[in-house]
Amino acid sequence: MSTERNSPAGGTARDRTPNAARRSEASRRAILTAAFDLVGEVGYARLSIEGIAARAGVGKQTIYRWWPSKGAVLFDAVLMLAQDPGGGTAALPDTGDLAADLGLVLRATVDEFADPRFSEPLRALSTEIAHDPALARSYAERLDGPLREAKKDRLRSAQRVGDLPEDLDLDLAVDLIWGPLTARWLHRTGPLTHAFADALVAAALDGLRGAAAPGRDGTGRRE
Amino acid sequence: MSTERNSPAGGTARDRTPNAARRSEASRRAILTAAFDLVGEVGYARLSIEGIAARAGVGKQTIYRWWPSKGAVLFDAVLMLAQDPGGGTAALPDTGDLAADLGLVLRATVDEFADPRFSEPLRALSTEIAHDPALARSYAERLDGPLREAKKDRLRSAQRVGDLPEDLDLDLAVDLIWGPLTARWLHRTGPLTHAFADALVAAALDGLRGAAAPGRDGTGRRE
Amino acid sequence: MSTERNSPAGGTARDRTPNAARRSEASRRAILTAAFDLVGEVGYARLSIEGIAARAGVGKQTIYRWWPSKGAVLFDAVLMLAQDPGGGTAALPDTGDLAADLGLVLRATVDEFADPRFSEPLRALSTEIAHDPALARSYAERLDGPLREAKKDRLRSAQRVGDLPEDLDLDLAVDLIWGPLTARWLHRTGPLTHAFADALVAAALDGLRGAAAPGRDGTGRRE
Amino acid sequence: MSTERNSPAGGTARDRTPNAARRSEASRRAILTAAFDLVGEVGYARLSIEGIAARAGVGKQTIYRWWPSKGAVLFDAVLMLAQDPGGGTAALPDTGDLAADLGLVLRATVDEFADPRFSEPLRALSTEIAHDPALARSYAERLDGPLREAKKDRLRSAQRVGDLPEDLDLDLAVDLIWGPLTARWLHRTGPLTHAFADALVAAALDGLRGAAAPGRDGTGRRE
DNA sequence: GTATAATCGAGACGGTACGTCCCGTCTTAGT
DNA sequence: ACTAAGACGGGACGTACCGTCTCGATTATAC
Repeated sequence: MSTERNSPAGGTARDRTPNAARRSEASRRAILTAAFDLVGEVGYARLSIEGIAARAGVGKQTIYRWWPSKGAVLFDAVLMLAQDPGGGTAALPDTGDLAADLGLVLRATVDEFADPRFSEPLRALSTEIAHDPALARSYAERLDGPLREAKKDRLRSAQRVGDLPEDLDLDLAVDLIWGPLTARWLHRTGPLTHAFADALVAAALDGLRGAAAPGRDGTGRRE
Repeated sequence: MSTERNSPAGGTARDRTPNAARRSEASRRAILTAAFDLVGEVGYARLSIEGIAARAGVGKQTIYRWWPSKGAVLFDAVLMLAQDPGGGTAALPDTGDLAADLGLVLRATVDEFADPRFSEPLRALSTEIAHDPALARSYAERLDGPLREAKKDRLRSAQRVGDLPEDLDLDLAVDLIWGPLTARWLHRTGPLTHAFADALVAAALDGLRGAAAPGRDGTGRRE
Repeated sequence: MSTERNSPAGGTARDRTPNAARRSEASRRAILTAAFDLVGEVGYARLSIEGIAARAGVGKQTIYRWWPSKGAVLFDAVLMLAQDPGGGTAALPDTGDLAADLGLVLRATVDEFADPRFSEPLRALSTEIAHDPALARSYAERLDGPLREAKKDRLRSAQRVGDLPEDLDLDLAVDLIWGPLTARWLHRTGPLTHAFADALVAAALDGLRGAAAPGRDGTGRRE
Repeated sequence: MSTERNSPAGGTARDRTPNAARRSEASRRAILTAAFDLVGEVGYARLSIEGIAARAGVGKQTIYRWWPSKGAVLFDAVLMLAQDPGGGTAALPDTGDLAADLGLVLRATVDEFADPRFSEPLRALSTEIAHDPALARSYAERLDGPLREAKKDRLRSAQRVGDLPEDLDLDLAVDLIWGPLTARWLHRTGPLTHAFADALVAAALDGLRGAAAPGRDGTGRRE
């Protein structure tokens, strides 16, 4: 876990860094589960270290020993839940139809955002990142990073088949496609629907000058 | 102020609403100024009602009487500062060159985000909105609403001169242009530069399929 | 009312003393009644000027204008209730049998102390007097004073018929008879019963060396 | 300390009682000392938990954890100071001359009441007891109880040598001797002097019918 | 009969203290 | 050694009242 202060294989004698080898895995899981559950029940504002410790049946010090902040605990909690099934991050679908694949992914994201069980912790994590640069770094490395790479992979694949220009700035592209979604989610400036996801993909791919007009086909492709 | 609980001149029978007519304007301004200054100095996490009251030379109850939460105070503080000069929201520049005008505006926004004096309170407000639906409504009505309308006005003007399709979904358009900026600002997923602002405008107008290709000029115009 | 800051007939021009002539009698009675009722309902500790004002349907300033303290209000409230029936203080019974008369009075006092409706306000007033010398003076002049005089009158009558020595210190005598009762009431150091009242009268009159022995008659007289 | 909520070594299942074994003795003493000092400096009315905590260099919760009320703190403070020298309560002097011994004790009490350093806290405690039955119970068990027993011991000694009747109600006797003193102290209904102490002893022992007569000696003994 | 001036109800204000929650540190036992 | 437990000094919460200070709106003399 990147937010944890591990000693890199044991730690030397006069080391204030805790010895990760002796760490209780049961407590770790109990803490993360408790944190994830609690943030869904009472919200991030009312989430407290004491509450997590009590729910997890754990001493407060056990939390303070391994995590630097409430946000870091939540981060690992989200990370645990996100990676529970497989080991690595799944790749985006690649059927050859870029717009369709992106639409599929964005519609799935819209669904996730609609489920409070996932939305609440994620929202909390998102806003915590905005205030905590250290957490933002962890986020960039361990959560957003791999996901963004997967997104870029799909775009590279599109470049290979000529669906996207070769000199496209992929980071800009990812932001153009997913940025509006995140912004609308966090600020609630509009409805988060499948229709929005589809229109967003079309507009991002074809631009405002030529996209999203009714009468044009759903793939957003200009003929 | 939309976050304040005004009684509409008299108040109905069983009304716990304070009498807005007797409200002290001096205290109101002192509180908002103190809140704005403090959030810049100590950050939102360490911003406290007690701190605001002490700085403003005001009793805590005077804050609790007129605002429901710390976020609401900050909201009004930002609103006051935002509207201090003129009365209404300024319109976007309209030189006839849509891409240039948008670039100008986004570059200015990038500059604002780079100034901690404005960035810190705005960031705090942004994340508070994510958790507080009541605040989000105020935001939609009094801060984002007018600004979004100004943005749409500029886009409508572009529609009138044929720069944008007549059937364009303007809310989608606004999100496509400004969403990536906000997302990158909040999540720090990439550098916030003038170059990014320009590339974003180009990509949004022309789409990923047709943007940022060599040989095309920086305005993002297709020939 | 001795605790009120009257201007002695009108008050001169630049006088901050309120003009008692213009005083609202209705408000005064409402305040005293509210104070008396409230102290019985919530106890003296939770009795507040705001509470009295609200219950009496009166502005807070009206209380602060006429009384210097919470205790002073309560004092007048008790005084009002105590003097409601007649105008002056009633004399003690005088049948010629001192012990019997005193026993009657003390038994009545015991009954009063047992009734929370009178006991609570009185207890509050009693303890307030212990801390507030100004209130103690009012108490001495207007409540305890007349009562003590009545008690001394009865003792003087006994002196006249030879039941008590002519050179008896009457203040000491009053304290010896009523002091133990008050002390036991305030400190709850023992049961407050009619039996105690009788035994107290006997012991006070005849002394510990010769009093309160079973087999002697209830009047406490030695044969 | 009787006002503290001890868990008897371990505590039973559903126990919200703090673990007395881990209690900080230093904090306890600092709190009691601060309370005692403050009540002498500012009076009981202005004595606050916050003030005690600040003076003692202690968190407020540490006070709320171990004492249920401001009065309970003061009670323990008085108790600590009262018992500081020896372990148990000192016995009353017993020279064989009851009146002389009682006079000595009462004169000493009069002196204590005259010293604000002791009088103020005691007065506060006394009035607090009048309102708080729980505190009254503690008082009866730990402060008044042992003292009253010592008083009764002296009276029993007098009974043994024939100075007092064998069937005397000792509780009544104690109240008759000390009650007038306490009453006059709390209500300030008369001067608290050595002369009063002596006259009180004489009157209590010999009764109003036979006391304070000229020709009788100051010891209050009847010939 | 009107001025005119004080009191009245109401309640906002700058404050103090309340009793609670939680912070992050530290200590003690137990495994 | 790490753990569960939780006491500790501290900071802030949101509430209740304090006593002071305006506000109109009644009154009740004094012109």
